[in-house]
Amino acid sequence: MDIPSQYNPADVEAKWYQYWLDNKFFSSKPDNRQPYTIVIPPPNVTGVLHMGHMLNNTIQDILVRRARMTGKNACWVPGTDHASIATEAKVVNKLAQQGIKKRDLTREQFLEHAWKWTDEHGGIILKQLRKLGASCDWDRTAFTMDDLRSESVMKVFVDLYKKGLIYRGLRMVNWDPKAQTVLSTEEVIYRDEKSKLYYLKYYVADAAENPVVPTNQEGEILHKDAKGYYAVVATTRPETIMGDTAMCINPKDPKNQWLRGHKVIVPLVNRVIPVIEDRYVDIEFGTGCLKVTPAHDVNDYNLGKTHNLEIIDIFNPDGTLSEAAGMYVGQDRMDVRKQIAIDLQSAGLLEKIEDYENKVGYSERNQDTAVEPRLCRQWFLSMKHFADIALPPVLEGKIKFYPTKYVTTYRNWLENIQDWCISRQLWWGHRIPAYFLPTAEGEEEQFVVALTPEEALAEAKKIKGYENITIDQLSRDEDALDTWFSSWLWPVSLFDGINTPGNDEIQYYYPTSDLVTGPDIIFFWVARMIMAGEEYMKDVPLRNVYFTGIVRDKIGRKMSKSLGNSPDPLELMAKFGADGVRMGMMLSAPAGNDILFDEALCEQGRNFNTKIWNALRLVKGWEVADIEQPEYAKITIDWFNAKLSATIDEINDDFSKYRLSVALMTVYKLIWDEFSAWYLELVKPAFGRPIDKKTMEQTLEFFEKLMLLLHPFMPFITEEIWQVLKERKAGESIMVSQMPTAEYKNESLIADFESVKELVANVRKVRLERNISFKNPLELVIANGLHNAAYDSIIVKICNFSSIAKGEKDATSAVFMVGTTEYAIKLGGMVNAAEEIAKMEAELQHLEGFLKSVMAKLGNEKFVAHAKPEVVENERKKKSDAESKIKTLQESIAALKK
RNA sequence: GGGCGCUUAGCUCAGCUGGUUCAGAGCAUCUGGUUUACACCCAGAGGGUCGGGGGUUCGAAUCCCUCAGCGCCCACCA
Repeated sequence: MDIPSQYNPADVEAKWYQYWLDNKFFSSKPDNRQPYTIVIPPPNVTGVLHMGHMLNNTIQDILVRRARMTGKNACWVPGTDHASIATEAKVVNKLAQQGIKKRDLTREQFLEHAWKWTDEHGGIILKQLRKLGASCDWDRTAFTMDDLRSESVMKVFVDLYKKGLIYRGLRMVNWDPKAQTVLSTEEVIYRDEKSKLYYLKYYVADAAENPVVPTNQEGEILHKDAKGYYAVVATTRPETIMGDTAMCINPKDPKNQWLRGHKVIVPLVNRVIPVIEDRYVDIEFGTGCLKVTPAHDVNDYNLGKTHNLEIIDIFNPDGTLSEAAGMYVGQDRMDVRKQIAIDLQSAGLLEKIEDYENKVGYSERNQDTAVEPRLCRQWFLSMKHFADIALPPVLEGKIKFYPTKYVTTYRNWLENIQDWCISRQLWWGHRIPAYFLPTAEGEEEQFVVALTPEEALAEAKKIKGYENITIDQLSRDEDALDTWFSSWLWPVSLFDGINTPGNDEIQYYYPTSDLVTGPDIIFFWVARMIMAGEEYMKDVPLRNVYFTGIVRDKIGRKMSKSLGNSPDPLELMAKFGADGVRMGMMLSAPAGNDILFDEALCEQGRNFNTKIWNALRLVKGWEVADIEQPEYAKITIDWFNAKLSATIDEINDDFSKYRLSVALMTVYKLIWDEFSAWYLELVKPAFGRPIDKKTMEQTLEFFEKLMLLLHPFMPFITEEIWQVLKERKAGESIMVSQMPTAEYKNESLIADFESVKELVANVRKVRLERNISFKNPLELVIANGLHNAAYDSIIVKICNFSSIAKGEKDATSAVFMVGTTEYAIKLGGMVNAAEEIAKMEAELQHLEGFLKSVMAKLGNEKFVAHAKPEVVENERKKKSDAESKIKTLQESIAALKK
């Protein structure tokens, strides 16, 4: 068989992926096997593959492939998320480029554009995942807005409404002026920002009636100028003064007592507002005077409620000033902030401006527009009930988090949970199934919630006064639901567990096994899936959550388009092969830690491919003959068998703890060091000579097992090699083969072999130091101590010894010790006695120091009394070994000095 | 302000419930090597007072306290 000298990933990877698809190896149907299920964290439907996806999906594929090879019915369900805000924003942008404004379109027209966009760009990311080797069951590909998922969402909304868990309420919510929709508290991210603190003068309106004059300790009158008495308010948002309806002081604040019961004048606006008192105000902050703008700040809103203040909403939905502001109408709030500072200054109403650092909220999806608190009527999901059902499974370990530290994060969130604002003023998404009834101006709104207009009508007729309502009098809510209100059902809805509860698929595949995702969506998604799972399946949606880190560049910066430090995954795969990139991702990806991605790691992955490929070329190049199996081969095979089993145990252990990068490193070392550097070198026939049949067969078997172990990490090259190692039938594949198990335990053999390796390394060192070519045979002398002759055949082969025999070392020998055995290699005139003595004396000195510390330990009565017996015993052995080594060394030194 | 986590070789990280011959790996580095699978390679070597200080213990990288630095999450101080 002809094997190309160069491994070409591009051809091989495309070929085998198609083969797997053709043979439907990714497909899963319920059967008698144990199920293993992963649902993909659905990427944005119009998204493009980035390094985060590469990491996340590589891990999922490793887990799925391994499950498949350990006898489980593995099912990895792919799909995409409609990502309402993100996708709608993309469509709006695209339309804007064509000169079309969203507001000029009807809902239907807009949705037509959105679907067109989705059809054009949708699913690209799933295609890209195939390049990576992802073994998803593509026939199951779902979309959060496809028919089954949409129906599930509607049913859940109606159900939760009926259960009284969804309600409509007027609340202070987070408003994104750019997307012009509300956001949930989780969607707002706060950033430290360098801003200004403006100190504004609020003149007292009724100073004449004021008997209390503000003075300092020296009796000087304060807060007074030509225009009268004034209070100073520190604010970061001077543009909101048009919405001020009170000034607030702390009743216990001595320095502001003089303001009690007075009225002050809002600067520029000239509206008179009362001074109210509330302990909420921090006496230490600023001047202790707070301007209260109930429409535009959560705290102010609460103050407003307590003190019955008027609410003046001065902003339009797009963040410009509204008519209600009375000034700066139509200008953007950020421009107004700059302008009003100038205007206040020139009116003498600005005392000073200080630099200040505060937190400003931004939309998670749109990080250049600050979120505005806004009072609106929205739909909410009340969360207390869900927190109650979602907390126990995680605390009790029914669901395990890797790493475990996220359990605390999860708990803290659930214990302080707020109601979830689920409505969005968007069109791209699941339209809320609520229908408003006609009401007179000023009357409280009336609505019904139902799956269909007909059902809604039936419901509406039950309401007093609406007995004769007709269907066209009902107007459906224009709002859509938060994207996460569909993704939280994902593990259930993918198997249609909402629409057809108890169906075969949901019974078989639910709960899913592992979830692989980033910690950034623990609240958005993970927690809420647990809630929905418990609510609708009365069981957890998943057993294990593997939190990946963030992929950063090699100097630790987040990857971003603007930094240009994010490599294109497709280019990487073209350069290093998908297997190489997968390995590159995994080499530095312990769970939960951020990974510092470096192309050099992909290079290492590619090099590993080449290494394996060359091993294949070597083995397949051997000519097999009917000759006797050499002794060295028998021993080597026995050893590798033991080593292989021991390593399989290690790998299994690593997987059970989700230490995937450690497992990969273990396989890597097994293949590169143990198999290539030791096993193959040892069984390799002399140049031009054939190999015996038994050894060849055994070698191919080992090779195959190694490929099986590696397959989850590097699916393509392992398939290619697996197919070449032996004759395979059509339709056979490594990916549906069984993982090898640990069958042969022999720890002493492995330990013996380590001593052999040590001996060999010593010999190689002797050759290197003296510049003696491997071709020159050497004599090995056992000068002192025990030598296990069982391994002589392999030692002779790999060291090129002409003899191994007990004997005396002399002044012409290079001497070294392995354990307590002393070996010598006769070198004739090649030895510098002085150097040898110096080396041995250094060793001797070190040993004596070591012995001293052991003796001190053993001489300590408390140690002997308290330490475990085996520990003490061990120290005694250390002592005797050291003593014996010292004796040997001393003799050697004496002999050399003669 | 509260909580969590991290700090071990040049880099990235292992090191489980404290105890095998002076703390390990991969990469990088250095030395030597190429007719005989592989320079995307082989052989060998060097490199750490386990962030600082204190304590518990016969014994601590490992447990406790404290300080410093870094990171993340949460929180309505304008």
